[in-house]
Amino acid sequence: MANQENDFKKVISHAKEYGYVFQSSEIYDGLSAVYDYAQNGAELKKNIREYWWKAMVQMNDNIVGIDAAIFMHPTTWKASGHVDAFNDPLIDNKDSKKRYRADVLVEDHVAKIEAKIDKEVNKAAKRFGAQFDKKQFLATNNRVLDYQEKATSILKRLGKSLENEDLVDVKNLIEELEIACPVSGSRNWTEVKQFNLMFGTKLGASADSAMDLYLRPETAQGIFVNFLNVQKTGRMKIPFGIAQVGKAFRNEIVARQFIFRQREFEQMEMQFFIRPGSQKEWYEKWKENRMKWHLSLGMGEDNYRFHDHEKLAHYADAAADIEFKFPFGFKELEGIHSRTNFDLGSHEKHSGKKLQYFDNEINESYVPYVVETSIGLDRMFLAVFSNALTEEALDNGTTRTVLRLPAVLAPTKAAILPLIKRDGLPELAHEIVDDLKWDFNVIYDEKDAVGRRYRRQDANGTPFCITVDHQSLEDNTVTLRHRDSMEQERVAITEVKGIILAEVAMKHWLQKMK
RNA sequence: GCGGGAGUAGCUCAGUUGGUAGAGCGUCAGCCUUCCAAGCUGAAUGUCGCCGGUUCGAACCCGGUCUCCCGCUCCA
Repeated sequence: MANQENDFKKVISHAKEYGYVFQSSEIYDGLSAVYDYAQNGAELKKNIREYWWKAMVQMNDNIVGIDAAIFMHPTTWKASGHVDAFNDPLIDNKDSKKRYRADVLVEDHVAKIEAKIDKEVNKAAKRFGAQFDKKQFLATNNRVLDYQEKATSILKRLGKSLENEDLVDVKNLIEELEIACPVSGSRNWTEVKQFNLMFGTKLGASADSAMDLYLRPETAQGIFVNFLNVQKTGRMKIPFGIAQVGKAFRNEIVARQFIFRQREFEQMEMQFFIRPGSQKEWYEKWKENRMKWHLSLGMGEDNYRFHDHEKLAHYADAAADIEFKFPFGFKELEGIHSRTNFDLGSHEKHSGKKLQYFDNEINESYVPYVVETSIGLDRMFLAVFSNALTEEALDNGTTRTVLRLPAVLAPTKAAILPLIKRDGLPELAHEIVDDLKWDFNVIYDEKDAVGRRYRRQDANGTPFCITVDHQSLEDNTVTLRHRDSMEQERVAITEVKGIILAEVAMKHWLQKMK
């Protein structure tokens, strides 16, 4: 564990030192759980985004991409369930320092009462044997009726208090029921506090005419509300998908682990619309497809695993995560959810507009079912970056720090280095730079011994170094050095572009998905 | 939010009983002209996280605050 912690610290400081990730507003002591992508980080992130977009949109003729606004009509979040689900009343036990959802505490208490009813039923069933009529027993037994009334009245009161946001009454309820903390056993509670995971803001300049808005807590709803628009204007036929990359915002109580959980983050997701009943099949297909995408980057099969959800969110009938082995353990990187017709159905209800599709093949209109793939771009960034950072022991007893980024994602594809900075070598090197920069991000470096420059590029993840020496002036060849193997080859300057292209082209990497 | 640890140069970290800040690496300029870091010369860089208090004097003691890492909880 200590080792893991250490590795993670190295990842964070390397990310800063080499211009990948800075803390937001650092000169003002930073802002909690908000980060900026720096000159190299922005390139890496852009490349990941593009690699995803190509795989999902460009390569699938039945998937199109959109870019919906971050602001959405407030009713969207009622329909999506976020107004309810992202509103947690929390309470702390002062002795155990544990935090609970107040409503869950009460519900657990009710569950205990219900367990007592079951006990009575079992006892009676034993006593009466075959003649036992459960229905009648439940309806007539005084003790059972007592329990039942108690349970329903508690739940009723809880529901009412939550609806009215009467948190004082929720606290009172917990005290009246004498609910104790499962850990400390004490009833020493704090006040109930409301935590809203959605960021609120205002639309409209003057306070009295302003409208309460939320920054979207997920990007998916921008797709659902546009479902019909896209289907009609794009002449899409089911099954089809809508993809999107964009920012989402969550006011996490605890946001931590560097860029793993931020308050502002970027999602890459695709909603796939299908015929009801086919969700199992598509769910499995997308699980497999998304895993292939990850594996195509060659970051090690052992670093991925599926995690099937036991407890499902309010919108899903099946859900799995693709987990990645981060420096702090296996954690969720991507989610694949079978969202049923929950979202479209709910938007139908709240908007009063039909969100249906007429299926020619079966001559029927229906609200499509949805299978979603949703990956955190920042998490993918962290996965790629942390996995790439290695300290390599060399034969000569030294170590080198090398960022083994998949070449397709590397911010800089090649560094052009004159062996020495005179005799016309810099001039030729600049010529090569000027030629290659039409196709790739390349940089020029003439400072320090060439070996040191190689190491500098290794630490930055640059897959190729091109060295110009005196022989280059005579025969127009250069030394091409590979980052991972440190091997060198002598190639004609005219061949360089093709060699680099072969190793960094998205096409070649995406073809590994098959 | 609670508990634990931490914050000194770009990075990693020293800093004695309180006396006014250092190293290594990195960066920059120059020398050397070398195909795998650590050759030579020189230079820049710090409100010691921030605010307040104690003191003749605070990086160090006290209070507050911000931020980061770890655990509890949730998620992409």
